[in-house]
Order: sequence, then C-alpha cells, then structure tokens
Amino acid sequence: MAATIKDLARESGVSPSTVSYVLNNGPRPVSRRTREKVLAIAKKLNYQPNAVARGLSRRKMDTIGIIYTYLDADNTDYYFISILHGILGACMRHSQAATLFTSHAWEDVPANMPLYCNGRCDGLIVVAPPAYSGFVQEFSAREMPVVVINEIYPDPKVASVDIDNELAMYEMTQYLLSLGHRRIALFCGDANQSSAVLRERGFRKAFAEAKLPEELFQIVPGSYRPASGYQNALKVVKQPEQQRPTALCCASDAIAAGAMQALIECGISVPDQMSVTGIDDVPIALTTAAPLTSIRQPFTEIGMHAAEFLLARIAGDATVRQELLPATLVVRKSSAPPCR
Amino acid sequence: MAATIKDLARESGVSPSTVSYVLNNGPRPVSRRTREKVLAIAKKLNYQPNAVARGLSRRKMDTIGIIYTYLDADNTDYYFISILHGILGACMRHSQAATLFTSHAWEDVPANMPLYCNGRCDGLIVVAPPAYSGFVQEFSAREMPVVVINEIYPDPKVASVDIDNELAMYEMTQYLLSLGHRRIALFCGDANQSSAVLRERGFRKAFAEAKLPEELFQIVPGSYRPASGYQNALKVVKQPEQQRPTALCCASDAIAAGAMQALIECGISVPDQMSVTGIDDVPIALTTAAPLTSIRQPFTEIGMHAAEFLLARIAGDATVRQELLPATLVVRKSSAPPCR
DNA sequence: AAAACTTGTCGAAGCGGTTCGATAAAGGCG
DNA sequence: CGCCTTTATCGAACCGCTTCGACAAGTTTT
Repeated sequence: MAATIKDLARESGVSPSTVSYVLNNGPRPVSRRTREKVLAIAKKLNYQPNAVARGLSRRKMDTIGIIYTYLDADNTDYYFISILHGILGACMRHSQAATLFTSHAWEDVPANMPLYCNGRCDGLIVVAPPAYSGFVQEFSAREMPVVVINEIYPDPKVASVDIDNELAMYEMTQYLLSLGHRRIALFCGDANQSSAVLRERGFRKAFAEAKLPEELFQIVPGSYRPASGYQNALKVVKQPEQQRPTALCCASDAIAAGAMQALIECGISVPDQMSVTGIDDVPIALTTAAPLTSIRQPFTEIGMHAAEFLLARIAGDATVRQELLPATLVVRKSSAPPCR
Repeated sequence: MAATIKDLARESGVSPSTVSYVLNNGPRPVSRRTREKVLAIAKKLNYQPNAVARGLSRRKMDTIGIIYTYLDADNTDYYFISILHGILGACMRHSQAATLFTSHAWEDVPANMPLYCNGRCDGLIVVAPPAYSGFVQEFSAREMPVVVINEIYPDPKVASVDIDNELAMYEMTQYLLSLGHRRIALFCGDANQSSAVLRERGFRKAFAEAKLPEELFQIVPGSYRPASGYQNALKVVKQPEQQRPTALCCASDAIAAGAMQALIECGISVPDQMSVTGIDDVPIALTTAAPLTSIRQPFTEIGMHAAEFLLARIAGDATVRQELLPATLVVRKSSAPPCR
C-alpha cells in the first residue's frame, strides 16, 4: 500500500501536521532540520500525497471538467481534438487534471447537472453547445465557474471564447466578390449553432455593403457535415447554367469537402467552373481535390484561452472575460475568378 | 452551499449513517418509512453526494485515466477521438468518469507516474505508446490496473486491445498482388510503434508466400504523417519507369493522403498510373482525389473493449485479456490493376 | 419461555489529508 | 532580567461520506 502522511510522521518522529507543513511549504514555518529529515523519508518511501484526501480537505480537486457531445466523427474530430489540446496544454502548465464528460445529445446535459457539480471538478468548459443553452446559467446558480467555447454568451456574466464568426464570413464573402463573383451560394451550418447564424449574417452584410441585389445570392440551409455539402451541391448543380452560382461559400471545411466531392462527380472542375471555400482550415482542407481556400480558426488558442480564463476564475479572479480571437483568410487553389 | 449528508440527517431526524444506508440501498436494511422520508428530504434539498468524500471513504473514485500524447493533429485527430468516443461510451454506461492525461512526449510519462497513481483514478488506459514501453509494467507494480491500446503487450499480464496488424497488411498486400501488381512500395509508419513493425511483417509475408523475389518490393521507412507519404512519394516518382512500383501500399491513410497529393502534383493519375492504399479508414480516405482503398479499424470498438476490460478488472475480475479485433478491407477507387 | 436470529437504528471510527488553537522554546528589546 | 514577539511543533477538529460494532425491539426456533 502507498505510504500516507502518518507513515512519514512516524518514520521521521514528528507529527502529521508538521509533515504537511513541510510538504506544502507552509502555512507554518518548519525548521531546516525537520524539513530535510521529512523530505528524505518521503523520498525513501516514494511518497505521493493522495489527491482525493487533499481535495476533500481543501475543497479543490485541481481538476476542470469538459462538457461536449460526440455529434459526429466526420464533423468534430479535428475541431474538438485541437481545442482539447489547447485546454490540456494549459491544464498541464498549471498542474491541473481534466475530466471529460460526454453524452449523445445536448438535451441529456441538464439531467447530468449533479454529475458535473459533485465536487469532482472546480470548474467547467462547455464546448460548442447549441446557441445560448439555458443550462449554462444553471452552473452559475450552483456557483460553478464556467467558460463557453464557440459562442459569446449573451449574458455578460458567462465567460466565453470564440472567433468573430460574422467578421470571418464577411471577409470571405468580400474576397469572393473581389474576385468578381456575383452569384454566390452560402451553404449554412446547423441553424441551432450561433456560429452558423453569425456566419450567415456576415455573408448578408458583405452583399448589402456591396449594394448587390438579393437575387444574386442563395442561402442554402444545412448542417456542418460533409453530407450536407454534398447534397446541397447536387441541388445547386441542377440549376440552369445562367442562374447557377459561380462560387459555393461553405460555412465549414467539412461542408466544402462534401460539396467538392459532388462537383467532381458531376464533372464540374474546381476552381475553373466553380469556386469553393470553407471555414475552419482543418486538415481536410489540404486533402480535397483542390486545396481549400478557408479561414483559419485558432483552435488550440481557443482551448488554451478558455482554460486560462477558467483557472483564473477558480483561483479567485472575479473578472468574466468574453474574448474574440482573430481568424485569418488562407487562400488556396479552390477559388479563382469566375470564367463567365 | 451544497447540502451534506448531515443536513439530510438533521432534517429527517435520523443519523447520518442511516441516511447513507438509504442513499446506497444498503449495506444495512432501512424501514420503508425512514427510506421515504429521507428520499423526500434529499429531493427537497436537491442533494447530490460529494464524489470526493465518497471516493476517499471507499478508496474508489469511479474514474479511469487515459494516457496519451498529442503527437500531431494531422495524425491523431480522428484516430484518437474515435477511440476516446468508445472509451467514454463505456464509461457513461457504467457511470464512470474519465480523466485525460497528456504530455508532449512519451518520455515524459515515467516522470508523471505519481500523478497517475495518486488516488484520482481507479485504473488507466494507455493509448498507443511506443512499442512495449517499460513504464507500463510499473503500473502493475503499483497495483494499478492498466489496459494498453494499439499493441498487444508481450507480457501476458498486461491487458491490451488492437487489430491484427500483421494480418491486415498481409491481406492488403495479397489484394494488390491479386490485382496483378508485382512492383509494390511499402510506405512504413513510425518504426517505434509496434503496429508499423507488424504491418511490415505482414507485407513481407504476403510476398514470401507468393514466392516473389525481394527485388520487386521496396520498403520505405517513414512516419505515420502525411508529410512522410508526400516526401516518399516524390522520391519514388523519380525512379526510372521500368523500376518504379505500380502501387504504393501505405501503412496509414494519412501517409496515403500525403502520397496522393504528391502524385497529383507530379501529374501521375491514381489509380490509372499508380494504385495507392491506406490503413485505418478514417474520414480523410473519402476526401482524397481518388477515394482510398483502405482497411477499416474498428476504433470505437477498440476503445469500448479497452474500457470494458479495465472496468471489469477494477471490479475485481482477475482475468487479463489480450484481444485482437477484426479489421476489414474496404475497396474504393484508388486501386486498380496496373496498366503496364 | 428461554435462546437465537432478524431488522432497524445509532454512535463512533476511519479514509488521508489540512489547518486552527495551544504551547514551549528561542530571540529581541528596553 | 523580565516582557513580548517570533519560531517550531503538536494535538485535535474537520472535510463528507462509509461502515463496523453495539443494541433495542420484534420474530423465530426449540
């Protein structure tokens, strides 16, 4: 069995409390002789403090929880793992552990609320919940610090990290317009994600500012998955060539990859006959038939900042931050001026 | 503050121990009246047992740990997230939490040994460590149950889950030979992963059984990343057409995607001028210029089985299982008979 | 009817730490 | 040299829950 603080106390001839003071460097001073003796014995016994006992006593487990749902591997793989990487990096730097909570659907989350708040975690990061989910505020009611990733929560008391989705799509649309495209289709993401709503808004804004008539663009609802892009592309392709858009502006790289697959199958070459753009800049963007023009999301930073915010709040910092991180346009070969 | 078992006891006029018996259905019997009274109060106070106190008392946290390293997002994204999905699914079914431990390199893992064994976790899953890492056995020495994913550990006392890598590559090679290919290049994965070693062995075995001379195949060392496939493909392409292989048999889809990118850039069409195959069957296999012929790894099942094994051991089952899960060939458009 | 269980409950100890109050020894100061 | 402060240590209480021993009351067994 693992050595306990009592074993150390007995072996080194001092009381358990003194051992504790040595191990934690305080809060009471310890004489040099005692300190060295205890540390030597600790090393000899290969002592490791029990995190659970420590957590119970301090009411702090040095652990944060991460809540997400496994929607669809095609969609969430790179996105989630990169954010996770950012979160875990920050956790490691601060010697914190991370516990993962998953469920099949966001609807299951409220029922598990007690699970998240049973003392195991000191705070929570919620990754990409549906727009403005109500359960987020319940955590505050339970005095559980929370940071939301992937949307800026309307309640300024909820910390959140995201990119400026509206601006991102605004810039992408402007870029396509600057190439000379006039008829552009927007392939939207899941309407229940605030990112999808904001991206659509950015798209419309660019058109409005360019004073182009609404007839020129098509807003095609869908989801963030490749299948959505595939199906929507097939529909668009059926349109008579006069009305057909010259560019598909997709709300994600996954959508764009699906769309491009459909175009290839229909014998439409990218970018000669059709430009295609995505958002996210995930690895899939590099392996499509024509590498994707996209907007790079700083996933790792997003995760890292979220974790840093959360840890600061847990440590007592009362400021609630809501942060938009910069996203940058990456031009590749899937976009070109229209040939018509 | 959250209600404790003492609050319940006071409110319902019984002792804390009786409350505990009610909440846990035992181990002592409780009268129906008392039970109902306590449960009513618990509901009224929105009581949630503190997992940390419970864990300390029972010496069981209902948590498993997952150890992995974040090598490279291009490589590990889908692979890891799918395994994670399988693990978490099993955890949720058994009401267990999962804590993630990451580090930049496997070399850092031994130093963190105490962190993994400080009472936080009841057992560990190690995902894809370098071949036969020594630290795995240290866990056994600390009486910490462990399951290794991605290799069958030589020590039969270490539980492990994997596919039959040798057989998988053997079948893929046989398939290419059956198409009529004779000159085939194997693009290997990281030599320190046992999967890479076994896949190479399967490749050689197929050639040996077909009684084909060794001159016909080329074994090209590399890593599991796309860049490795890209660079190795560029080298292969430079060979005079007479000696150049007619098929690139890649040890992973990521390698194959990189290789295909290079072939496209060199104007070599797949599969007409060159067949390309992968292993893993991850989403990237569907978005390459020609969809990849690959071998499907049951990632989710691998994770699920690993978690089930681990939880069974934690629950007291002494049997140590080492399991090979079936992997299946998926033929797509990146492979065809050679044209020469 | 006494002995032997069973049922239902309580108090106390324990899990492995942290931390507060008390205390003794050592050092500083007028 | 007393008085006060600082330093170093100990014992005990506590974090919130589980579980064991004890015991009273009710139920069987012999």
